[in-house]
Amino acid sequence: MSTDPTATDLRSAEPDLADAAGSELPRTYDPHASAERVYGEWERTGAFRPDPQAPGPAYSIVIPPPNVTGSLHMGHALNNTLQDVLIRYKRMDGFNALWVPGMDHAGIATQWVVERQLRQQGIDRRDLGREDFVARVWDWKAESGGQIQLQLRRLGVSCDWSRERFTMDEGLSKAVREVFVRLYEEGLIYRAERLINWDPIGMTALSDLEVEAEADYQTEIWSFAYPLSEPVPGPEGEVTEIVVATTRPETMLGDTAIAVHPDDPRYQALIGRTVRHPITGREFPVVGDAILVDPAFGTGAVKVTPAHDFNDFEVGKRHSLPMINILNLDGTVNAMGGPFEGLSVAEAREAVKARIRELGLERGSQPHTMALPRSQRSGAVVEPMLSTQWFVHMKPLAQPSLAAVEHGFTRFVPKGWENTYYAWLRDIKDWCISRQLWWGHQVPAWYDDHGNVYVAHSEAEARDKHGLPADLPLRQDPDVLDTWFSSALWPFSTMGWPDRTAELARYYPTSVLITGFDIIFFWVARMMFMGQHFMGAVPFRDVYIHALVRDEHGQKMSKTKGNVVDPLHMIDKLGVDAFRFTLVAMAAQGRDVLWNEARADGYVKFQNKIWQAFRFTMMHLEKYDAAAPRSLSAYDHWILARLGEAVRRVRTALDDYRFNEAASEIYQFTWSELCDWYLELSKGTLYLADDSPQAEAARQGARHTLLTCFHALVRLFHPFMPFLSEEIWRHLPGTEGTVMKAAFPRSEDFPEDAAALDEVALLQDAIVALRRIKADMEISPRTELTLIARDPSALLRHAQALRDLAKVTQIRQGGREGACATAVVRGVDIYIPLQGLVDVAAEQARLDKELQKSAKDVDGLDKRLSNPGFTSKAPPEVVAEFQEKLAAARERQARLQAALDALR
RNA sequence: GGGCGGAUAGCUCAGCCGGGAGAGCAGCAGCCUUACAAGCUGCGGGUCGCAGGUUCGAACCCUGUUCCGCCCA
Repeated sequence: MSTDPTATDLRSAEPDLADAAGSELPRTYDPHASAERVYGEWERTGAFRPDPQAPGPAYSIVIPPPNVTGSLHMGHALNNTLQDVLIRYKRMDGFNALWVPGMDHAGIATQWVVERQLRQQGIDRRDLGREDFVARVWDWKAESGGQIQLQLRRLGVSCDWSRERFTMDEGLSKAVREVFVRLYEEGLIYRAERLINWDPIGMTALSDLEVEAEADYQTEIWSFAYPLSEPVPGPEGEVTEIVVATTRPETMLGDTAIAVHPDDPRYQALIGRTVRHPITGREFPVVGDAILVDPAFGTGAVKVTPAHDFNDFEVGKRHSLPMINILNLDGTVNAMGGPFEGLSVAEAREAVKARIRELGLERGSQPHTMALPRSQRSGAVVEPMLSTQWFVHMKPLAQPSLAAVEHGFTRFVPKGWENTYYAWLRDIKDWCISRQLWWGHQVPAWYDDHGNVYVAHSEAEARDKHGLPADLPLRQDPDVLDTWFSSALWPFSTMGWPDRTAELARYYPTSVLITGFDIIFFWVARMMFMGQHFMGAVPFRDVYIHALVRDEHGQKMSKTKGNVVDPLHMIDKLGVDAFRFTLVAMAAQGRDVLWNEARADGYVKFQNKIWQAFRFTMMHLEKYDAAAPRSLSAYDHWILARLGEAVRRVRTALDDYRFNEAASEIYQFTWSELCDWYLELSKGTLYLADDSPQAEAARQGARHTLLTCFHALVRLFHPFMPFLSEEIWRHLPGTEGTVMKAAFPRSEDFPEDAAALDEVALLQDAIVALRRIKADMEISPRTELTLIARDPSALLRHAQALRDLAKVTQIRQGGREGACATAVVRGVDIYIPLQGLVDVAAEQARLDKELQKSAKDVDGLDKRLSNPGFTSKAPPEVVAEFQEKLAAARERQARLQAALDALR
């Protein structure tokens, strides 16, 4: 890194970086200055870019490509922070780590954005023509698309920007054509007329997944009568009509049957008879259909519109009914609608109702609540429409993808999400992949004037393959492919497929996919079957599904609710390190993240806490000499052992994708152990005015420990707080380069030390007990205490600490002397003479309270142990554990009682 | 209609293989102590939604149930 000229320039421009170690540290950490400076340097020096040839096991992630029209929201922030935590962890831990960034081209959304812009200039895309329009889209992308890639940088993500991909890039487009051609040749892509979801505003077909139900849509069920062509005698006299009900009256223009249940006595006699359409005059049959009709619902008779309803379409197939399409592509009624031609669906609905009313055939209306299908993109009410489109034949592709998860080749975390994945794949329907848009991958199929279709990578190849003369006019299919079709290839198309690249060999399959549950169908499942089909291997070993980020009341963030939290605003406000740490700390498995700014404030304080502890450390490191003799105290051994334990827990948590536990461990260790205890304990050594070689060695020992702790700690939290850690790393003596490339700490580097843990635990208990006595008895914290114990040897070893942390100025061997406060610590009585401090009654009251707690303790344990079921059936080690606890509790109780008695 | 998840301190949430209920924030009381008042010290606070069951022992496992959220139809 130091050989990079850019880096050198940067250093000379920023003297703060160059001679940081010796210089005065700012009193507070400025996250913004650090982030801007450091990120640019990382990126310029290629710190994010792995070398496929370099050693180390591969670890790879592909980013869930955000939409080119998108901007960073909280979901992205969480998603990318988690990926960055993992990739930084693995990179530091010796893996050859690749994180591929990029975007998808978002066919409909992008086309819309550009069309809207053009319309503002009074331009219609059709006037422009396809080629010019697509050129305009590229212009738009170059100018204002992909804002999110800049925003992601502010989040500090360490993806390899040199490998950034876009689904419309030449390489990825080549992959799309290759996949299309091969699937077509294998019979897995076909073109057919089917009932599809049509977006009349976007004027395009949609896949099932792009249709969303608008819940609780208030409408009516409107009833009307179809007159029978001829009256039919029935059980209750002559039948002249059949009453049907619908929420879409206009569709009656395309009705081609009435369906009744074949076993329904009311209608049995009518099956096979015909009704006359009151508007068009067409006659069509009454059919018996047990699948469609529920005789208990409504009138028990159902109008059938095969060309405009998915259920009716099936009925039409079962009964060979004609399919009458009554709509134009823009959602207006076509010539089949007779007098209503040209009306919109809404207008036609009212016109049909009015006409039926005039004819005296209206039979009432009931309010009704339903789910209204809308286009995810345009918001248009989706119309089922008969249309010729391209489809992927899904069953054969889905099967291996189901098996792969069932057999554990790919693992969902949390496991429960595999059910969602299974449910979709088991009930899979063919995938409509053609879209009537201009922005996207144009279908690689060509037609001659006779309607013959030739699928190939290019027109030239199509002619070549099929021996077509050069002068035969060919026309390419005007449609483009679903954006998700190209996204489905992402894990291998981004690595250069169909070419056999070094990247594919090295990094495919990827290690983990991190994404939200909302695109398990759209994306995860589709990547699975494409990966398996074309690479012969699943695209990722693990799929970590994280939660949705909601507001603090659990509401989904939405612009209309006005509860959107802008991550960039949060980064400005909190600093990126604290922001990221908050997201990670809240990312518990299987739970939504409820954004809570109060909690975020807590992590801003944590950021500051680390900085202050670091300043303390640096202050003392000025006199650190690595070559000087040093001796380590019990405190040093203790904190190093605790550090090893923290490292072990952070690693385990990250390996299991328990991000919040990793964050919590770092927080607890840093604040509650390092800052609250070790730093305070070390002061006794560091500030001691004693020139003896022993005291100096002890000071060097403490300085060494401080350095060791920070050296490890800063690497430990780097994946979570990259900028703060880098800032510290660059000031810390004995470090070089970037913390990004330093080794992630290993717990083996920090030996366990049971004796030190015990020793310090006793001291901590004593200090806490003494502080509590003071607080409870309203003795000023400044008041100096004398401490008496029968065997004070252990406490005498910590005289300095007791002085510093509990204002104990004298420690004596002896027994209770007059009125004493008593603390029972680990079976040891500690007496504090009270003369001149407080009245005896206060200590009596205090002891009484302690005694009550202790008695309750003993009772609970005694009850458990006197249960013969427990002692005979519980594991012996559990019984022994409780016996020890009971013995300790009894001793404590006795000693407290004795102390109380002594005051009386 | 089918499926999934949640309900734990005033608030937001952890809680692993069943073994004496935790954190942060908020609250109360006391401290400007030589890294940090963005701090330090101490304290209070819970019928783990409800009802059953299994077990020596249940926040955790099973059954039922209520409320909330989501997905699919």
